[in-house]
Amino acid sequence: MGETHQLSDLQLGLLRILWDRGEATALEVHTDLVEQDRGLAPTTVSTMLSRLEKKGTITHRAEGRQFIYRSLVSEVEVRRSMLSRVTDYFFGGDVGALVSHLVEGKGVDPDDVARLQQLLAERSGEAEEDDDA
Amino acid sequence: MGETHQLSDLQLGLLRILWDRGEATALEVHTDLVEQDRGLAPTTVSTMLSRLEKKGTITHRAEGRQFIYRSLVSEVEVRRSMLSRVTDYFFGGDVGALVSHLVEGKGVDPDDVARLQQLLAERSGEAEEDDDA
DNA sequence: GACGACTTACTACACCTGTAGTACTACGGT
DNA sequence: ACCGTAGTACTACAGGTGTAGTAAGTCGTC
Repeated sequence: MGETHQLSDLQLGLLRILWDRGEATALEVHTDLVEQDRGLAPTTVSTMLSRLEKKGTITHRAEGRQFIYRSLVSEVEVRRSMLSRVTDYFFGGDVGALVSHLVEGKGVDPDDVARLQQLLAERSGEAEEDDDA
Repeated sequence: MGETHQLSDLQLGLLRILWDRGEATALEVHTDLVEQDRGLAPTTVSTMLSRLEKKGTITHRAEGRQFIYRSLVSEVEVRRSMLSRVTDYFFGGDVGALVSHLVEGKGVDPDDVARLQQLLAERSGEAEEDDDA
C-alpha cells in the first residue's frame, strides 16, 4: 500500500495545483500560487518543485525549454494517508470511531445528517460487492 | 481561534504520552517511548521536550531537580486542528463531505454503520429542538 | 567533605523546508 | 551571428527536526 506522506502546507499546495491541472509548468504553478495569495518568487517555486521531484513525489518532462511537472502521487493516496495518520493517532485506527466523533461534534449540520442517513441506508443494503480504484 | 498545529510524528508521540499521563518527567517520557519501540537516547527526549517548550506547546514545573512536563495544548485541540487540515485541503472545509467520504470508502464496517445510524437518529432528534437556537 | 549518580543545559551535526538571488543556457527575433 | 529573455540549475542562508554527546549543577551517601 502507501508510505506515509508527510507533507507541508506548501508542498500540499503545489500538489493541489498539479492535481487540479493535471500537469503544469513552474510558471503556471507560480501563477496559481500568486492567485491564492501565496506570493513566492518564481525561483522559489522552481526550487520546491525540484525538491519534490528529488524526493520522488512528482516528476517532469521537458517540452522545449520548459519543464512540465506532474504528480506521481494521487490525491486519493495522499488524502488516505493523511486521514490514516489522524485515524491512527487519535482513534486507534478505527475509522468508525472517527466518523462517530465527527458526527457527534459540531460541523455536521442537519443537511449532512440527512445525507448520511441516506448513505448509511445504502451501505447497510449492500453486502460485500465492493471494488474500485 | 486555534492556530494550525503542524506536528511531526515524534512530537505527536511526546504529546500523546503527556496527554495520557497528565504530566511526566523526561525520564518517564523516555521510558514510555522505549516501550513503544522508539529507542531514543534520554538526552534526545529532553532536547525535544525543551524545544516543544520553547515553541510554547508544552510547559514544565520543577520538582526538586526534575522537570515535570505538561502539555499546553489539549488532545482535542490538536485533533481538531489536524482534522481541519484534512477537511480543508481535501473537502473544501465541508465536514459532511469528509464523513460521506469515509462512509463511502471501506473502513466502516456493518457494526459502524449501525452505530452511526443510531448516532444520526439522536442527532436529527436534537436538531429539531435547538435547530436555530 | 568528596564522589558518584542523576538531571538539565549547551553544543553539534546532518538533513529538510521556506525563501530567493545569481549564474548559466538555449530559443527567438532582427 | 548576436542579444535579450525566459527558464532551469546552482548556491545560500535561516530556522526546524532528529539525534545525541558532553558539560555542568545538585543531592544523597559514605
